[in-house]
Amino acid sequence: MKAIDARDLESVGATVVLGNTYHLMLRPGADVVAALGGLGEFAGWHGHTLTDSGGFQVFSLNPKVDDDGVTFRSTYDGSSHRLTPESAVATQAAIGADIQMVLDVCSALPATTDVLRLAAERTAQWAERARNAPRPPHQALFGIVQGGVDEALRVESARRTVALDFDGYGIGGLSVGESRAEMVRALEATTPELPADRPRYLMGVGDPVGMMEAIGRGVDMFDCVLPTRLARHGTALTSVGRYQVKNASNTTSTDPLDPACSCPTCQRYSRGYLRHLLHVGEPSAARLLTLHNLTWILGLMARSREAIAAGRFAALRDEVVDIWEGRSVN
RNA sequence: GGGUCGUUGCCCGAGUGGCCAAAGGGAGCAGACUGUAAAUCUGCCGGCUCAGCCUACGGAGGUUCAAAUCCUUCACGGCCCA
Repeated sequence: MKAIDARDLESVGATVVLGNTYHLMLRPGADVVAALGGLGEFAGWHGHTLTDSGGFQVFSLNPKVDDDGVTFRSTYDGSSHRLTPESAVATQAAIGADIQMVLDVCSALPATTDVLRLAAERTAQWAERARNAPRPPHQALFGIVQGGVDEALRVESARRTVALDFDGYGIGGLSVGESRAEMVRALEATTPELPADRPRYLMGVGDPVGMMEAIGRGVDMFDCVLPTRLARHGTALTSVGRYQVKNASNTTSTDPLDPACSCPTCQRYSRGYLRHLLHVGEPSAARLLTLHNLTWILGLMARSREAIAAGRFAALRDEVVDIWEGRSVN
């Protein structure tokens, strides 16, 4: 987590933290993380942990993919590295998170059916290999559904993944260039195929509307850089929408980021002060905004759980969508 | 007092006769960001009745078809000499 530490995460009520296999295997190295007690101990984090497999880097770093695995060029020093379904499990075993993700093939959208089919096919074959790879018994392993925005492919990918009986299911390959309507259709083809008694995890989605649409279709968990990246770049998420704290209109504002928020940042600092910190490039600005945005997004999840339990999730979803859809407070 | 170099848009700073409303930074203004190569990136940035015009490169005057660029002079600043 950039700009904040484990204690900060506890203070905002986080329960799970994601680590990245690709980055940790390069720096400091999976063996080093293992020597330091595994991901949680390594980072001073007492909550749950999850490691992504490197599948997203297949999408974002464009490495060479073949039937057996992927070959990356290190973004740190240019050296060549190989990841296969089996080595991804072994590396994640060393890193030691509570939840492992299988290595998958995530393609950018829009993509041709051939590209999506190949990605889904490799993902399915790799899932079986990962499932059969030796793994510490205390670590859970999640499969990942691919298929892009092709509904038939999504159904097929979901069924093949479920047939392998994973501890949970990632829904990958979304929020990678498609419209929200396309994402929702792909979700609607996917979630009914996934067992309701296992976590259903929409990977990479973190915008409020996308999350609400996904929750309404059965998704249980998310991970996303958006709330923290927006925070570092000066955008606040609030009960009335998002806005840029850096804007001149906040120069002399004594209001908190969000009057409805009880986070440590809103309890103590004005928009005018936070804007100043952003303008002069103080690292504390990134931390304070990050604490706020995380509080807000985790609060949205808490409200969703309560609404579901009370049978009024649809109303909450409509309310959030109405506030956020296509507009900003600015 | 003498000599010399300098004075450019909000700031710093290129530019030595036409392709200059003037490179490049910075500041300012606005925007993007979705399983983190992002404390990153993008756009705007003299004015207007905006395919054109006006105002601008310390001030004033001059040379030239044409000046931020050449000449004269004044002001201010740096350095050297006295």
